[in-house]
Amino acid sequence: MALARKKGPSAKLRSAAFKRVRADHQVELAEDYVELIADLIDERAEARGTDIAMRLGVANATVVKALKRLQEQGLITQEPYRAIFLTGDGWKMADNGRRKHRIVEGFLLALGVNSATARIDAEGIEHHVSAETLKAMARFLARNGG
Amino acid sequence: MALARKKGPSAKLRSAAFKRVRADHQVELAEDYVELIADLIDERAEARGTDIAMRLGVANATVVKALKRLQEQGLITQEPYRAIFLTGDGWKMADNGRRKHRIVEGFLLALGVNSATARIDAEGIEHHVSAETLKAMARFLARNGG
DNA sequence: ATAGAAGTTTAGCACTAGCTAAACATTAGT
DNA sequence: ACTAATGTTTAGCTAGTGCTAAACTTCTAT
Repeated sequence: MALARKKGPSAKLRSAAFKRVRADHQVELAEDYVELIADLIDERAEARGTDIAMRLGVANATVVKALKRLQEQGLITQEPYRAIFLTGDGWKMADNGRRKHRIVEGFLLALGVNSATARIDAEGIEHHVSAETLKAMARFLARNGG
Repeated sequence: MALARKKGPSAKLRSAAFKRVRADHQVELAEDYVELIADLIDERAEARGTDIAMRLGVANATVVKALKRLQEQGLITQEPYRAIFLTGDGWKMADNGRRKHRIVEGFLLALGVNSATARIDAEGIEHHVSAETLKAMARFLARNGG
């Protein structure tokens, strides 16, 4: 190449955004699982593998593997052939996730998006909104009838 | 279990949302790459591996592997040791991605989020907004000074 | 009390996305 | 024209997330 090509002053800033997205993806699955487990416990006092598999739309074996990792991360407790429960950390993550989900979905509804779409999009978006954006959404929601 | 536990009427709808998110993730990487390649071509007439690696914040070898897949998908063309270019489909995807990115980022700014956060969050969110949500964001943007 | 249904786990496969280190090709500068 | 720097590719590793099929437990109903 002829001339020293400049990298652009913001090369690092740009890559930071992508890194953040990759990091988010790692937490995403854990958040989805604990939120779902929390919902199931609230609905029926316990969460079982097949229910999780069904709601997530994945195979049973996939759930087992994921739960093993969640246990290693200290988010859930489980014993063989028994229901799954959340640890303190698990509840913290679940509640935080559900709060985010509620705000994002409500926000999309307030924006005028129809409810089926709002639910689907919220599921994808919730893991990528920073605290600041969430606050902005909540503010908007408070003003525009949430 | 004692009584037939009901699955809940919306089990399928719920799992559909998660399936959608997983599907989005598969396209996400492709979109990020072609968008970035398009930006590089616009800026400096050609896109090279190291530039992509730097901006994405990943290793060179990772880029090589990803580009191979993109080529198989018919999104880019490349020859060994040469720069990378987009196919017609590649441009289509890149332009669509950049358009989404612009709307989402602009929307977050209009919402009152600061610019650094808006950029980072937009990067994560852009792949998860449906056409309908995007339209709603564009509408909001048009009204609230975009 | 026991057979069959339902649920759970294990084993083994495939693919994606990341990494480092080493080999190879191209380009620039003397 | 050659050497050194730069850029690119290959090889081989790790870990995550998905699958199916088979084995094993637990629960329910006769």
